[in-house]
Amino acid sequence: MTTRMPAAERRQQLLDVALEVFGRQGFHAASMNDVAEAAGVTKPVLYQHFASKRELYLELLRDVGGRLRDDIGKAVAQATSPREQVELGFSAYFRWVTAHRGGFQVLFAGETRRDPEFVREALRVETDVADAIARLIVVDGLAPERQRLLAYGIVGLAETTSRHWLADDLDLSPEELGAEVARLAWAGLRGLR
Amino acid sequence: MTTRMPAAERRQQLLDVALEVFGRQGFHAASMNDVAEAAGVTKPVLYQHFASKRELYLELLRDVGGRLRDDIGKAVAQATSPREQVELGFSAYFRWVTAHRGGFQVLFAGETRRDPEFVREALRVETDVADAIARLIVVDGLAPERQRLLAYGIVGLAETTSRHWLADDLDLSPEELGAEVARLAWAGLRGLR
DNA sequence: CCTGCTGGTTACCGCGCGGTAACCTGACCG
DNA sequence: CGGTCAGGTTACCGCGCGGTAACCAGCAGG
Repeated sequence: MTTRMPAAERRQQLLDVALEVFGRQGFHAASMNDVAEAAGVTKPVLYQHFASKRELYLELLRDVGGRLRDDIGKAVAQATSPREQVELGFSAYFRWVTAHRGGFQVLFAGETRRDPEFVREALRVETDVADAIARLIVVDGLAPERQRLLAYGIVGLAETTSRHWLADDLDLSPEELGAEVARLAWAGLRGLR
Repeated sequence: MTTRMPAAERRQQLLDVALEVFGRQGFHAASMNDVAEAAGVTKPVLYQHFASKRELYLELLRDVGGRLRDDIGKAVAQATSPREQVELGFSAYFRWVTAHRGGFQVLFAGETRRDPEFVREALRVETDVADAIARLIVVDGLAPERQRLLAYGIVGLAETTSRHWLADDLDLSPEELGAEVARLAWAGLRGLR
């Protein structure tokens, strides 16, 4: 028998559990039963809080995406120079990735990138960050679209780096990794002129 | 009624069609029926050539991965300097991506990254290229693992750049894009010392 | 002419999915 | 003490999936 819970608390627990399950198995491979079972309840409970599987997943994307943006935003706000913005931003990102592996998987890997509605939600983080970076690289003579393209490239740099960092679990701290990647990105951008 | 075909030819057609279908819908979302129908045949025909859905998909990954590696390999072989290797490699990659969108999706997006067996196959391209890049950046004082990590970052740079290049379909030629990204990567690496 | 092989079809199976209807239970409140 | 209602459960539905058994058409060679 399941321990009873107030609705709000249960809802949050379900979101947490769902993040972990979807992060590990992916949207299609994970069933609603899997999520419910992992939370120690039965399926209808899930449907009391979320209208459908898609709705649950979308909520997850919003939730987790918002949290990541907040983290990066706060970190970047403390910087006193553009160069420091880049470094602190990367560090915050890597720190978040280690702390919320499931969130990373859900946002940046897997089937999220197939469904147009999912992709809209997941891309908000990427777009925000890329815009911020684009604003930092006002190298003259560089067309705006190419600015943005390169900014996206920088974001992807962090994304892929973190993927391999996790996969081969190297013993680098988020800060070390952030510093390294920031150096690479910054040097690359300076060298563009 | 379906036009009859010799077995070998049919098999190749099925692979081509499957690439397009899986590339568009993803592994889980696309059914064997979808693939068969898109090829103008019925399901059992598919099973005459491939033992299972997984088997078909793995064959696809091998096929398409091999072709991409060949393309990049040939392009890089024509370079006369490391710098040129990077640029020609990137250009070849971007050219391939435009020419085989389905292949790009299958290799670098979606659920391929979830299944360990799939990921092994898909990663062979990435690993090969990253190793090649790692060999180019023998900056002294840089630990080998960090070399590789950065090399993977460069690969991801190209990956993500191409994703946004396709999504927002900018009017850049693969060569222009390759040149731009190569400049960014090269400058970044030089700046590491 | 018929026999056999190759490349196809139709029709089906069992399963697990997303989703739902109906019922149960115990804590709190008058 | 009794009723209400929030928070659960059991048991089910229909569908579409991956996969298969059985049958069929037409051309080749004796």
